[in-house]
Amino acid sequence: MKQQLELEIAALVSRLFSADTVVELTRPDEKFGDFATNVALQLATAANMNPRAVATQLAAEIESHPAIASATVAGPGFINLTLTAAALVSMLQADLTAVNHGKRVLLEFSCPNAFKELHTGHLYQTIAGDAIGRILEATGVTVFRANFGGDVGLHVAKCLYGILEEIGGETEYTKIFVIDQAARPEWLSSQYVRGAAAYERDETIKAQIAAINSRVYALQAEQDHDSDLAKIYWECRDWSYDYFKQFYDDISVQPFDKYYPESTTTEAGLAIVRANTPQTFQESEGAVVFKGESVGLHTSVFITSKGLPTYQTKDLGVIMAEVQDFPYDQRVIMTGNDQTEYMRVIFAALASFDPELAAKQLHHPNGTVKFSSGQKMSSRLGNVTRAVDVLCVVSEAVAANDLQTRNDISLGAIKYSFLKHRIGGDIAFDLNESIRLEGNSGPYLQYAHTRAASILKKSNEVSTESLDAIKADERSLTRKLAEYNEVIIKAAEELMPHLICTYLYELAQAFNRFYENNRVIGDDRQAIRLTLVKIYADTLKSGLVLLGVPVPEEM
RNA sequence: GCGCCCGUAGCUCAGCGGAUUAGAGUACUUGGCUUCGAACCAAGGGGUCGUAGGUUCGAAUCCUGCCGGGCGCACCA
Repeated sequence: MKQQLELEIAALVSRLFSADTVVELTRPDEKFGDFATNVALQLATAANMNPRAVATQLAAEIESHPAIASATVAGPGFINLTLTAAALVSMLQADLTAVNHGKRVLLEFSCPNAFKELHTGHLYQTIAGDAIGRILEATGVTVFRANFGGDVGLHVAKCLYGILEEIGGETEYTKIFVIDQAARPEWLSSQYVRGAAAYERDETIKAQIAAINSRVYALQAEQDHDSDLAKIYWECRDWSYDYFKQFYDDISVQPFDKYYPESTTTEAGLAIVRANTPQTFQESEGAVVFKGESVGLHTSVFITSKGLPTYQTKDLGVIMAEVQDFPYDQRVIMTGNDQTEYMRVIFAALASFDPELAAKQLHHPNGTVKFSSGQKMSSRLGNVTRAVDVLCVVSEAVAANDLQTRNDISLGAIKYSFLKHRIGGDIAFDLNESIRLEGNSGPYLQYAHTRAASILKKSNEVSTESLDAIKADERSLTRKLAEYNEVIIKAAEELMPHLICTYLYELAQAFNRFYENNRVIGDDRQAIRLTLVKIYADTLKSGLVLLGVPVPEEM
């Protein structure tokens, strides 16, 4: 409806003023109407005419449109449009899967490193990525969820060093098998912290850890599962992946289609770097680097002087692996915004030998999760707020009779509190205060849904009669409901779940206001109102589902 | 030093391909449950949109300088 009107008004402008313009309808304050446009102002400026006169002439023509109840001129020359009830109601039903039908998007996010614990940053990005995936799917996109994480590299060597120190050497490897399953993630994390601290403290240890790093690459290359170090490595690696999968299940995100451990991407990465040396990459001080200065970036090491691939090379490797597994139209890679320039380097390098593939890459950076004090969390210093801690604290704060509801509410609170912020900026997070159950929160929306569901439970008498007879408060609610499709499409285009949060909150407020002043059951207009309540409950529910927020029937 | 991002109400944030009177939540003050679920609703105070200029009929939104904060810049991921 919106798009159709925009085109028709553009055609009208073309006919009346022989000018080509792109007409954009905005959603003005309700008292002005359902849509507004400032074409008259643009037009008048360009043609040096009186804007109000242009607007008046246009409005008169627009008013004869069958979907338009009134078109009025306001202020300097805005045209405010009010739709007929029938037109408004016609916007309520639509299948959005045609919007991006056939489009294939690879979405890479979450990406935790093996041998380390999940922290709040992972929790945030996983929730955001999950929501984006669901939103894209709602508009017809085929989404492939990829999880790329480090199972080789210096962080692994640091952790292994910590383990060896803890158990007393490689020969003592059997000691790790007695560690209780539930304690494994935390145990690994503490060994990492120990190793990382030792690395910073002592040059000798630094060299030892570097040696372990090389050995891990070697045992990967040789598929060594028998040496003592290999036994420790593979066992702990499995612990990590089990832990990740369990965690994703616990927070109810869609499962990943494929995990790409870094070890499986190094070969392809090295091959592609070598194949494009010296055209794209050059040798420098024993290392293989990409000189980004020519495109305004910095030089970046892809293969170290010791012959080991850096994250850059592994990243090229994963790009190659992914596009082979899932030929895509676009790859969306989510990372922290501190990697923005780094991703530019990767894309610039890729563009120099595969511009077509490079053009399909889209970096979607997110901000850092910070405490209210503004202090950044660093897993390197062991000063983590672990993801599980967040879940626990919120769950404890939720008073609910049964466990399932309590879980739904705390997950809803956490997810919504993250998602309502625009992706890109930092997220302020306070375990005690940031997650609220009132106001603009997940539980508010869940509660709003249960109220509507409760009405519907009392009467199934949903009318099939036309909604065209809506009036006053009913129209207000309908108007808000009619915005849903536009919001989902925009959120999918921009990869911005917060647009849906804002909308759903406004929708719930609109309903709560309606509900406060308008009797549904027992009223003369029961049939028509029940129909609205049904549409409202369905709309709210589908929106929450897109965010990954649970929708309990009762709470 | 170079580059990128960010400064909107006490706090946390929307709005930022210009446009009708800058919005929410929270906190504070007040009113509303014998009536479909009060985790709700209504009302009030609170902002020279960091700052100084520029473009424009019109700027929180676009451009420039400055101030303040964050991040990145060769063998880490």
